[in-house]
Amino acid sequence: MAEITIKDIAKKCGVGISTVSRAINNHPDINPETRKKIMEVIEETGFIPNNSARNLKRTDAKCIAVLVKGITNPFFSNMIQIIEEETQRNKYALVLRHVEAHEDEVDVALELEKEKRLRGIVFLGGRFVHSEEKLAKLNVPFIFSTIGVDITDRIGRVEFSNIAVDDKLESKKMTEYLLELGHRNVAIIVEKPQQPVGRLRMEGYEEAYAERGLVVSKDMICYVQDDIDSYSMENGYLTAKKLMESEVGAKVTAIYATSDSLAIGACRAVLEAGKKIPEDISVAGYDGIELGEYYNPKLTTIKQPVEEMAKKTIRLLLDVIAERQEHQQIIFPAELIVRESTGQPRT
Amino acid sequence: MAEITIKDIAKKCGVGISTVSRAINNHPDINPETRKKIMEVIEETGFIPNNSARNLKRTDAKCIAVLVKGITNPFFSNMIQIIEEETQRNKYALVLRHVEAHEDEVDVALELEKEKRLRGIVFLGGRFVHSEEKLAKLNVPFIFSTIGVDITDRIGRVEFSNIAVDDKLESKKMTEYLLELGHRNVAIIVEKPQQPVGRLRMEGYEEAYAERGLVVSKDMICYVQDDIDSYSMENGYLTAKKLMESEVGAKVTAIYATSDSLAIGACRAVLEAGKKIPEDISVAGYDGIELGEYYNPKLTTIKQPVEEMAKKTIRLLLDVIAERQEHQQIIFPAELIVRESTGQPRT
DNA sequence: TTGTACGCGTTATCAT
DNA sequence: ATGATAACGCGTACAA
Repeated sequence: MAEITIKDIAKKCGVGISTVSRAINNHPDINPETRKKIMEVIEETGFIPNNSARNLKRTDAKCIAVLVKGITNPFFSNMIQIIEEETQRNKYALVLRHVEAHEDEVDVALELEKEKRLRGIVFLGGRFVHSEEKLAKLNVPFIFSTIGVDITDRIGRVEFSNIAVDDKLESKKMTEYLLELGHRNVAIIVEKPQQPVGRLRMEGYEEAYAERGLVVSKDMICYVQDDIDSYSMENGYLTAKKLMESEVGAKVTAIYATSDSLAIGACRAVLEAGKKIPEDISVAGYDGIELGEYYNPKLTTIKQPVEEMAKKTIRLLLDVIAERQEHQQIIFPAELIVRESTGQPRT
Repeated sequence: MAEITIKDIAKKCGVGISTVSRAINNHPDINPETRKKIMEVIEETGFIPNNSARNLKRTDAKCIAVLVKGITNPFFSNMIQIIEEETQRNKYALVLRHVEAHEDEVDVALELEKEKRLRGIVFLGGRFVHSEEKLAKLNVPFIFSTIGVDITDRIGRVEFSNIAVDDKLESKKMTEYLLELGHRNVAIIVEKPQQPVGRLRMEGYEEAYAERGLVVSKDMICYVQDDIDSYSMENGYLTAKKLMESEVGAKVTAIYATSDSLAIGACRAVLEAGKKIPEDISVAGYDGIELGEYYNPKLTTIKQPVEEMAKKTIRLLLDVIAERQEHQQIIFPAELIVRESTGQPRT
């Protein structure tokens, strides 16, 4: 199976190799006629340049990579779409890679950086638990985007950028809303505190209680299973089901699930227990995914401004690449969206 | 910004280049001590082999590609996961690529085949409207998986494999179920008939009507908008909303949406119109995504056996690559799952 | 067991 | 404007 190469094209056209290369890459100094003829031959031959060889030689490829951890998270679909548009508008090529749960995203980035001659990297999702040492090995600018991050930890850092919402603050906002509706037993469905995102959202919840002089009952803290996807509907269902079946289940008047997917799973468990939403139990989520608008009842949630965040991510990255800007830590405000799934507790 | 290469490692270790190469690739004939020492240096140096250079040379890379069209389709998340596991179990490397809506998946495949020295390709999603001519350019085995395909067209073909459910048959099954419940005005939400998948599901619907001597009213056929994602919740919502607001809206007692996402969007429109599901209007979907189990009400649907299909896809592909089997056209049976969103019409 | 030298397909440099 | 040729980083005969 003889691969057809640029040489074959050159021979067929009776020109030199470099002329063919020029034709392919839209180089300026080439006779339009020669170019046209070469392109015709390429067309009919079905020749396709080998990208590996190109990457090996190329120095100026305007290319950035987006590494996504958690393909199942619908939250990212939207962001990726916008990132693609924005990248294209800026005439950059984009390579999109999904990172498996067991893979280390920085390792993948390191590999990709060499393979594709990247100019910049965006990390979407992931856990943000990388050593400075390892991150230092990346020698192109990179940005962590939409990852829960304790901002106070990172102030003043300039090695990379960070775009996120203040998980703790927003989580507190949601809890305050529920408390002000009159709920006192708000169960929270959350990741184990080892995970930064889960921990931050939990802290916001606790702070809201504390500031009102209320105390969080240990019973109200429901950790998701860590043997399956932490933010899946299934996990929300299983966790809420356990809660509903427990003794404290009867006391609960509201459930705050720390992601919309979890919330939807939780709703199923609540309904199965014969309770109404929000009359018997209020359910709130976090993220603001599209599904929340369509679910029945419509989900009360914290909506992250994904469009703006995605746009800002790319713009900032390209600016840093072009040395038009320094790295930054940017916090976007999220919005509490009250819909149908929450209400006052029964009196 | 000097890239560190295999040469540097060789120099640092005082050995030849090929020795380093042998160490990296776990070659048998190399002194374990030399190997160990080299690996240590690699470790501390942070050297990472350049994949482009490797791909250029390698001939035996056991690697297959999966091209996915329609990243937003949650239907694929599940399949991809299983494909990853199954591929890994067989010691193959996997490259996963998302194909943009405007890209031609076969073109992408052609490019990737050269770049990565692929041994086989899986197409997930996409529209199956490729010329034989173009497909012939691919010179490794490939499989179209879970794409609506008119099987009668393809019997006897041996150039590639095909794994799918019989869209027409399954769609007919769903329609029959609704008709037998007593519904006579079943609205269908479907893609324009130019799209194979939409056309087939539509044909099944029509056939079910015809076989019972019933006639499909033109009013009952609701085409989705083609300026936004055909299978999105939003499109289901907008299309159903138009239906509910039209004159015929009052006659409809059931809506059959040709995907679960569309169905969920449709539910929202029905609820907004002040109707109950399924008491006033039944709503059915197609695909069997996880969300359907969690939605409220739980969605009646046609469930495709994604796990089995994904497994079979990889096994067949690897068998064909190893010349253990010929290409095949395999049709999997889907299952009608009756849940809460459908019931008898009001009398 | 180890090292040398060549080639993979392309682009960049330098002549012409 | 065009062509020859040297890289790019790695794998692998082949020789040692």
